[in-house]
Amino acid sequence: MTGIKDVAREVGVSTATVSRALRGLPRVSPDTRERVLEVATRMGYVASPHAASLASGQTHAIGVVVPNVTRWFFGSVVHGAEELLREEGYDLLLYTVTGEPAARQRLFSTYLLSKRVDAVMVLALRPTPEEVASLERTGSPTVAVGGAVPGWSSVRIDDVETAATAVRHLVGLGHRRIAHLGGVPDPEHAGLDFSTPGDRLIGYRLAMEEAGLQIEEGWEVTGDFTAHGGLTACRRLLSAGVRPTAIFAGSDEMAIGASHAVREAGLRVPEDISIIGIDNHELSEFFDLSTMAQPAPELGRLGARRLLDALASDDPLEPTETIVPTQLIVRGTTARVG
Amino acid sequence: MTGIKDVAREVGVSTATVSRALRGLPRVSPDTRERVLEVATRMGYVASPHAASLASGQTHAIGVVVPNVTRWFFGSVVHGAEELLREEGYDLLLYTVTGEPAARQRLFSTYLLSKRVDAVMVLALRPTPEEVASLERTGSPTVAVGGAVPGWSSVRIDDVETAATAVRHLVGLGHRRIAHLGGVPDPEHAGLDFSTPGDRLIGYRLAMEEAGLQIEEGWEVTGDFTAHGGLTACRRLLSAGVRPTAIFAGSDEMAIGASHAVREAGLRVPEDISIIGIDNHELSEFFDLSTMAQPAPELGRLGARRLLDALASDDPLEPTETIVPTQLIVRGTTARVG
DNA sequence: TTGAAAGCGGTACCAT
DNA sequence: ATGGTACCGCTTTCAA
Repeated sequence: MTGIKDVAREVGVSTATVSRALRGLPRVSPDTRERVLEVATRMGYVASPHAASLASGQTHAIGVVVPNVTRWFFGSVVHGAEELLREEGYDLLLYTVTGEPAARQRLFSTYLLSKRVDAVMVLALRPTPEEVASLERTGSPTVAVGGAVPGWSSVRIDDVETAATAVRHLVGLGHRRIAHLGGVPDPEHAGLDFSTPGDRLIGYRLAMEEAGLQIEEGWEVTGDFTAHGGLTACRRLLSAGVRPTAIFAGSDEMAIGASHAVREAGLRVPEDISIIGIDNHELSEFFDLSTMAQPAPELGRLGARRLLDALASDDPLEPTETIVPTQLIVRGTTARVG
Repeated sequence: MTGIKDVAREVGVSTATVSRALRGLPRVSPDTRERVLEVATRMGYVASPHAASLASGQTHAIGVVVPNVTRWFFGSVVHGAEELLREEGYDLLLYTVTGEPAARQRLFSTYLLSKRVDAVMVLALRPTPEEVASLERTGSPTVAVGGAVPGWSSVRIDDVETAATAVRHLVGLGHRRIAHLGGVPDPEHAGLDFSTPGDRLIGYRLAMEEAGLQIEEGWEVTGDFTAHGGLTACRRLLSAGVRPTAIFAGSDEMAIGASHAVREAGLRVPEDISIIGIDNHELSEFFDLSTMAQPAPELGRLGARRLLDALASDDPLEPTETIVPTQLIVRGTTARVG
């Protein structure tokens, strides 16, 4: 590898000048800069990011903490974030973290806090107060995408309102027996999701109450936001109590699983049961699924932008909440009640 | 941040000893090691990865180059790789690269070649000979996952055989007019995919010939391996020439798009047209899609394992080909020809 | 505008 | 088994 010394020697200047020239800093004569650039390019010189980090204290890397990139929302957010970060010359370090306490502990204490990254983006994971505190101590900017963390900046949709809008759509179609598949609080998953499931549940209850509708026993079922979770949750829903005529699922993946369960039970969608989700998953249109669309890649970009802004600023920015609008997309899984 | 000096001072030994003790190297008395560990833990000391990289020449990071994490296969591979890498204490740097030459150029020259990562995993991207050569010069181990790169180790399925098996399944159901949606060579995407689309096409032709079947004009249609690509490709397929009774799609996402196009044309799946894909995408079972299953996360793990093995070895390993078996999964989109 | 040199925080060699 | 100490490659004062 050619190092900065090689370039300096070749041009006949000091390493300090090469460094300044290459990074576009002032106090370099146009002529010198040009020569340095030319030689550096010719020699294929690329600064060692590690050496630069060590000396400058900046890593030019962002850590993204995500439960699972295979879920549509997370993958899409990561995609959007990566796009912007790459444009800006930042690396994206991906940290998958499940609920497992040991792995999680290691992530926060060992990885995020060891000057490995300049800033941290967290998806669907509620850091504990201690984790928040220790991150704060390092001074790394943080942002939560797709949910909220007290005291942090966040980029997300209005989950309560989005959920309520979905339910109102069903109400508008004449449905009065509406169930919800989502993230009803579950001790097992404590800490592994943040505000999102709870807020969507609140939106559901809000819209139901507002319409004067009763939520029957067993109508709030926990899925895990996956298609399989939606499938089993919906089976439970159908096998007990008062059967709903419509289902509002907290994610499209759950909605897709649910529609499978409905058909499996010998019922039709939407004639017997209407279904609506949230996301506008890339495959939803092929399921003809009605949904509340959210622009996941855009959320990722906005989150990344926020972090870069914070890094560019001298003093810590106030936490901001960026709420991105959603849109009702009516397709074939919701219909006027039979 | 507490540094190694702080720990050394506190324990009353040299930084060299602290370094050895913490990394489990020999030549440290059990007693000393224990004291160092205790103090380091108490002080919350974590070695700076950048300083360590600079001194040791090892980054403990792997670069993963992928076209798009939102596609099921890529996301799943990344997930599997990340899991293994994390267990082994390696970071995963995600590089999304489209076909855009400038971005691509920058990726290879600036990022992968600047001692930023110890090894490189590439998905669905055929590096040019120059890129291969320059990577080789850095001595970084490389692996291709989900396809092949001449001279590299690879972890993948047998694409030709898998495609042929899918087609044979259709033939076994009595189909004689079988079309293919896939990656027929397209100058526009030159370089953005590697062996996979071509091999699946070969497998299709192989099985057709073996069964003595004719491939009609217009039966080999280019999709881009996405659902939308499959949709438009299938529309083209249905609107011209001899209509097939079965379609073999090179990915489940294309198959899903295709089935939409079929229904849109007023035809039924599988009564009028049978459809089979490759992947066993997480949502395929909900589409009741017949497919050839491939274990994407496992491919990611194996690829990562391969890289770690190469890093652990003293001399460059010979390129290896790890072929993982696939499995025919018959669901509801394939049926005996009408 | 430019250069010299002191770090940044570890690792690894060579003594002891 | 342990310590001293040159690096690793770049950034950043401070002087010139």
